[in-house]
Amino acid sequence: MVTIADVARHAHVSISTVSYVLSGKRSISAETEQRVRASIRELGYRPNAGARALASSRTNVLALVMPLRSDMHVPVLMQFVTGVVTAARAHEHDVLLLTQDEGVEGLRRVAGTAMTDALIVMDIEEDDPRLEVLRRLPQPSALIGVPADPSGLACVDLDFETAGAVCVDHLAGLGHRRIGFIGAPAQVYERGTSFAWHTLAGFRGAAERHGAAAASVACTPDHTGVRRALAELRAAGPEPSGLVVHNEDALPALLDILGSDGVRIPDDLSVVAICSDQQAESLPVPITAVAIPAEEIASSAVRAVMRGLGGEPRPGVHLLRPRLRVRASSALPAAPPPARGAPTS
Amino acid sequence: MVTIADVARHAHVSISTVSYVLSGKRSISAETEQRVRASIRELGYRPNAGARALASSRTNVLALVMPLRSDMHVPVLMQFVTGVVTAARAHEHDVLLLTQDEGVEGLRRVAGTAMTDALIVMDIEEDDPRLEVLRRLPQPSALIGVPADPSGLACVDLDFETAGAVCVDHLAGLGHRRIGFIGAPAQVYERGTSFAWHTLAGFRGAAERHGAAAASVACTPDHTGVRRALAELRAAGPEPSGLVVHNEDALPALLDILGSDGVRIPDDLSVVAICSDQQAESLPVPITAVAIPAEEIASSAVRAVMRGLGGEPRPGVHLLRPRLRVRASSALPAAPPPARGAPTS
DNA sequence: ATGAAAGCGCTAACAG
DNA sequence: CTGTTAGCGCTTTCAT
Repeated sequence: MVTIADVARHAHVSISTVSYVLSGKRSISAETEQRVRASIRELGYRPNAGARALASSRTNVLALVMPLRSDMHVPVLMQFVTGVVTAARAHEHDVLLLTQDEGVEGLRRVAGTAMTDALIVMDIEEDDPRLEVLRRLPQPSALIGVPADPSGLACVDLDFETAGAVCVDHLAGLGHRRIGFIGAPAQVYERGTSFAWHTLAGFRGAAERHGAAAASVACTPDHTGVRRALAELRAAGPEPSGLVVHNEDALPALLDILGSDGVRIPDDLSVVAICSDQQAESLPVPITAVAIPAEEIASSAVRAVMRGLGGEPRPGVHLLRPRLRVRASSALPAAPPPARGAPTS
Repeated sequence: MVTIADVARHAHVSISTVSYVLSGKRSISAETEQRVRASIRELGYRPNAGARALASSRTNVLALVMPLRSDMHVPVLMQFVTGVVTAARAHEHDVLLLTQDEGVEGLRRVAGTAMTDALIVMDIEEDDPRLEVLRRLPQPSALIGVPADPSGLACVDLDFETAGAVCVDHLAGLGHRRIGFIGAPAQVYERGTSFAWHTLAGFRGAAERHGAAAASVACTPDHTGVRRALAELRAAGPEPSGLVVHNEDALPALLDILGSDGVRIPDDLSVVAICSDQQAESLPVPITAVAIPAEEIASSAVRAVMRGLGGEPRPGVHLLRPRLRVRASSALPAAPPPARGAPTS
């Protein structure tokens, strides 16, 4: 194994000079630097990570805690993970992957053994037991998701509340007055998953603002679940002319069922979703949707912890603005309600 | 920060005693051990990972190289990743996650800086440039997937060749004599992805053995791609009565299209797939399928590198036996061919 | 602009 | 059964 001492000897300089060439923390004469770099290349030297970590208290590793069974669509989860890895690499960091099931102890372990410089935690629940641990850790951290009390923590997420509202705004703007919401499976809400509740809140608030009749149901992604959800929606009030779907996995079954029931999209029913662009565009009818900007969220979270490592912790909630992309699944309602008090044309 | 010296002082023993209590590498009197453990707990001591790595040349970390854009179904990829993390944790190891795009240099980096004790590489291509690097690395490694020349490497995978054959066997056993194969997108084959070719080879071999007419087509997972694939299949020969699908992502569109074309499954067409159980069971018709045992493969790969760390490198190819699960999508062909030379009943 | 040397916290001989 | 100590390879003062 080639050590820094080998390089120093080979380049006829001291060990510290080699170290400083690598870190750039003090000026080196051009000539010396050339010689050192040549030796490094020639010998194929790579600094030992453990020794570095021990001497500098910096590992250049950040930990990412990933859910085992996700409340979100798995491909989107994957995008978060690869997004974090890619962003971390751009900051000269590697990523240590932990799973949710290690819980609080997992955080304590990697932080306490100094395996990591910082932590990023996904799939945050409203009242997550890990929050208190993160607040007390010496390492900076960032959450992907926003808990009930984000004080003292850096959080990044899509603004799901606005996302829910934007979907309603779009439908209401087209003239829809009866709007249904098809959400995640019931357990997701029971668990207090933050983004699910925020979306629902945004949906309800916007529906109220627009004076639209709104009903919402939970939904499992299989055919049976979707049928049940649609039935519940009908039972809850007047037949909706527009649907907001916050359940990416249920979309294929939903379109399948509507199709075989003879419901045409968007002629008979408009559908707006919160889902990946990929999903929105691979379905039989391209779906008007707010996408989840996973890469952006991931890189923003990495930036947050990097700032923390740089000494400017700046906790706070950073919400990304939702962007609705209009596709073929939304249009004017079949029988637009008479314009009340509108100027006659 | 609490160090081993603090613990030693607190327990009135030497540093080495604390170290040995933790490692169990020499016998300690029960009384001393109790005292040391009590001090560890009381002080909340956690050994510093960097110091450990430096002194012992063991990081207790293994690197996992994950594809960025996978040839496989993303949820299955995810299962591999979580499977590796879970198995690694069971062996007291953490997982450093790298992405494919770091290529050969990524392997050299984590291995050369001694960040990791071992490596697991996914999504291996027939002639992967990383293989030569892995063979030369001092750290043990395991591949998930089997390249053209696996010599000197530990490889784990489902036996895709047999999987392809098993699907044909099942259909042929039911009496099907015209069998189509719907595969992955064309680029997957062009790229030389090993499991795709192996499956196809198994399919072809078995069809030949059974004397069945067989045609195969590549397929993208969208509706257009599936329609095109079906058309190609028809153009290639007689209308198949059975289909083997090795493209999990295309299954929903396939069933959708067949459904709207009035093709009933399994009455008019039997469908057998190689896909996750989850997918097989969430479609409108439960699909007879060979599942990819991702967790098993992952834990087998972890076991392989752990053996390597234990000094018994044992390279070689370990193929898991495919298991076909019969569901509703396969049945006797509509018009069974007359039994030639079979005893009349 | 460069060098010498004191640690960083731990493991594992070596010595009883 | 336990203690002493020499490194592991690097970063970072402190000197010059």
